[in-house]
Amino acid sequence: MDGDGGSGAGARQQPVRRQARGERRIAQILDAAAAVLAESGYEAATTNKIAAAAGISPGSLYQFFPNKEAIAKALADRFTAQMGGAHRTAFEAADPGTVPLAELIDRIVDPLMAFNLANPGFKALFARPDMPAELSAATRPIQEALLGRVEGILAARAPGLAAADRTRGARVLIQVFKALVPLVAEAGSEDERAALMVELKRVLTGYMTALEARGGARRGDS
Amino acid sequence: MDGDGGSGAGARQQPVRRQARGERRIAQILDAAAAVLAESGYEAATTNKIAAAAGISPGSLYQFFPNKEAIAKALADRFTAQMGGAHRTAFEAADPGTVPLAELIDRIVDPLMAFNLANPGFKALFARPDMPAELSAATRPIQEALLGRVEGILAARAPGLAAADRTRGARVLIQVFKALVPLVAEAGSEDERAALMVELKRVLTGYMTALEARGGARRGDS
DNA sequence: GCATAATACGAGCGGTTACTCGTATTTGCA
DNA sequence: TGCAAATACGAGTAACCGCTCGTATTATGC
Repeated sequence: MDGDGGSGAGARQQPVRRQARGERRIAQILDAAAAVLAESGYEAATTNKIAAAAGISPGSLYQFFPNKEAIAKALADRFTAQMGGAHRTAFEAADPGTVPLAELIDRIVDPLMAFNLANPGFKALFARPDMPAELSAATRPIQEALLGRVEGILAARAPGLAAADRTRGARVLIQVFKALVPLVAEAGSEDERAALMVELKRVLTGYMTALEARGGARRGDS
Repeated sequence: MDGDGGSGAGARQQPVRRQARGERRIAQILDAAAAVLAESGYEAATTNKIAAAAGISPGSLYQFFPNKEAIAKALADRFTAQMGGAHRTAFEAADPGTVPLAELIDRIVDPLMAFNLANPGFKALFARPDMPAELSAATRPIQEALLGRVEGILAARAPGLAAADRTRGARVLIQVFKALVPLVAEAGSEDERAALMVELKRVLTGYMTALEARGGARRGDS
């Protein structure tokens, strides 16, 4: 049965004519969801907690979202849009083929890490391996966009690399970055944080150098 | 109130004289818990699911464990014991100060990765940042043992490194390894898995080389 | 063989969760 | 001003969670 059957809850299906008040509420709810998610994780972020954090009743929350998953998906979409901007400025800042490696890494890692630190709810949503199917579908676009951009850089800097090697290398680079985000985020001091950023860049630089050495020539073999 | 008050449930407090049957049951439960944890994660691994997987009733499960956390702790302890053996053979196979870097990494990474692949429940228990306090206390010993061993290697191979730099470097190395475990585990084919192992070792080698270059001399400065 | 303790069972308890529903209030539009 | 739609409320509901308890069965010690 596909009739939604609810009396108060619409939130989707036929497009309810949203008022300005409603748009503001949605933004409030998403802000609250990000905050609750950041400090509780996905499972412990109850819908009632999110509603309370947004300063509304549970019923009001469900005027705008049909279920918890839809809230997460909407938040993921909002993150994706913001992150999309950050990606563009990060990856298009310089020609990846000619700029020195250290500078390239600075220009990409710094804004990406800044975004991750500024949005603590982000990794609760994108870095968890155990979320509902629909949810991980919502996070896939941004994952693949990132993968594509890193592959693009590898194509420019290690043109001799086979496509499979390029994809694998990009995956490894992304995974390394993601692994060090929590370390940087939980750093005890600003000094420690800066030192960890240096180490992160050292890891990426080392691996990128290895990839360039393999893929700089035309043969892509070990 | 500290009297346990239960009628059927003892499981701790005065040491119930365990029968051989009980020991077998405990092993069964731990096996079942590892399996359920591996494919569901900690939150979704319900005690009833674990009991069903072990082929017993929920009540029987609580004859041996006072609560869910105790099951996870016991499983963590069992993993710790097994992993302790793997650690010893991995880290004491060769003198870390003299053996070539590539061989050292092979000798450590291979058995560690094999253990992670052979025990899928392991990372569900040890790699999650969002578990009860008592639980993460149970996982801490093995985390710190690993950290200590890696620090020991760094002390041998990069003696010029300051203590803080050594700890930070060891943390980074461990985090990189842990980040690539899921990639290797979910590899589509044996070839892909082997290729990813090569990349993992490349990352570790590259970073280790950088650390050795910094810490090889007696000054530990950038 | 028999008393005692350990093991086994499973319906069910209190608590929490995502979500609903009847109803009251506010807004946009004529 | 009046009215339909959108927004708001919050106690309530079904489902599921970890866990219990009364009771039945099986092993151990003497």
